[in-house]
Amino acid sequence: MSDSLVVRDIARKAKRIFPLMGRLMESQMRVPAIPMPPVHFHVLNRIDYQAHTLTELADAMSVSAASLSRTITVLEERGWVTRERSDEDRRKVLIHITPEGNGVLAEIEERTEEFLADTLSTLSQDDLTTLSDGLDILIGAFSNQMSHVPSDSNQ
Amino acid sequence: MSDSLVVRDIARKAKRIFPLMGRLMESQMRVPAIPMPPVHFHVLNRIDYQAHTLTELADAMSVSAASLSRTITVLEERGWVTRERSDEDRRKVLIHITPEGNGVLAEIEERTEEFLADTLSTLSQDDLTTLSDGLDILIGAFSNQMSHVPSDSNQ
DNA sequence: GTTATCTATTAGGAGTGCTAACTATTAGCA
DNA sequence: TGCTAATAGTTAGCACTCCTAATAGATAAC
Repeated sequence: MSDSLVVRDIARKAKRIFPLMGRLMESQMRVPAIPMPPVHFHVLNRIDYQAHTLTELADAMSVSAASLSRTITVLEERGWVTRERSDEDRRKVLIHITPEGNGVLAEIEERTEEFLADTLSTLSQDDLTTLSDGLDILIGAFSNQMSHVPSDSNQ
Repeated sequence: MSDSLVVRDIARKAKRIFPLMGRLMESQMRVPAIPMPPVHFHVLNRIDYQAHTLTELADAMSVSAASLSRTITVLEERGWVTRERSDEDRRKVLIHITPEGNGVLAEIEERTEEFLADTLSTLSQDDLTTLSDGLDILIGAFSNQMSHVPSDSNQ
């Protein structure tokens, strides 16, 4: 455990910064035009490229299936997702995104990206490179926990 | 704007990863023993070293003062924070952390740190260094938006 | 001194988080 | 085959956050 101290230091650093970054991102989702609870965004983001069952989504959100079921109902009422009973296993329900859901997702992503770009634009080229490398490592390390996260080509 | 494309790429990457990391962190706070809504943690974290006014906290959480006032009431009932009318400006209310609040905060931080360390321990020493550097740059870049975040010496 | 501004609180409505209880469907096994 | 689990999803009730609008008190500005 000679290097475990270093891991611990970085974990401490990450523990401080991530919740704040997450909160900062969420504040971008809660703007006047489309005031969206974080979980709505995460669900849309998750099903953007592929339908998921309710349980899969609940697991991914670290939330009970009961909670998510109601959330999906609200999302359905907004016209952003649809439910479809699976033919292979009729117990399962697949959640699909609609074109409208895709639209609001894209808007939020654009706004969030702009906010981040604004702040990042003050960094030097060297710092940007380091940050980019760091983010890649982060994505690699936590890709198990978050399964989706399209590995590169986004929209 | 020759390098603005690079900034945009990194912003896109960050936009994908941060909400997920935030969500992952939050799931660490919602474990059986002390099931704590994210905002409770963020408030305690914020006032850990210094009392803040309600408005300051609300701004930091990107939440209305009205919402936070009620949240503080709950936190007060739990015995984790106290309210104190400011003597300099009697409109203001200072929110202090209590030893009990400090205790639950420490527990959550420890648990979160362990979770992160677990995942990070699979990384190579080189990757850890790069990640560490990236996190430093991140903290530097966003330190304005999040004001607190003790620059180094944590507990 | 009046008026405007700032700080915090309360109240009502929407929505999420939980657990517990319930309905379907599928799987396992005598 | 037929009974018994196990799995997937829903509903209901409670706690709590989020919002906006309305209110009270304290300070600032004139």
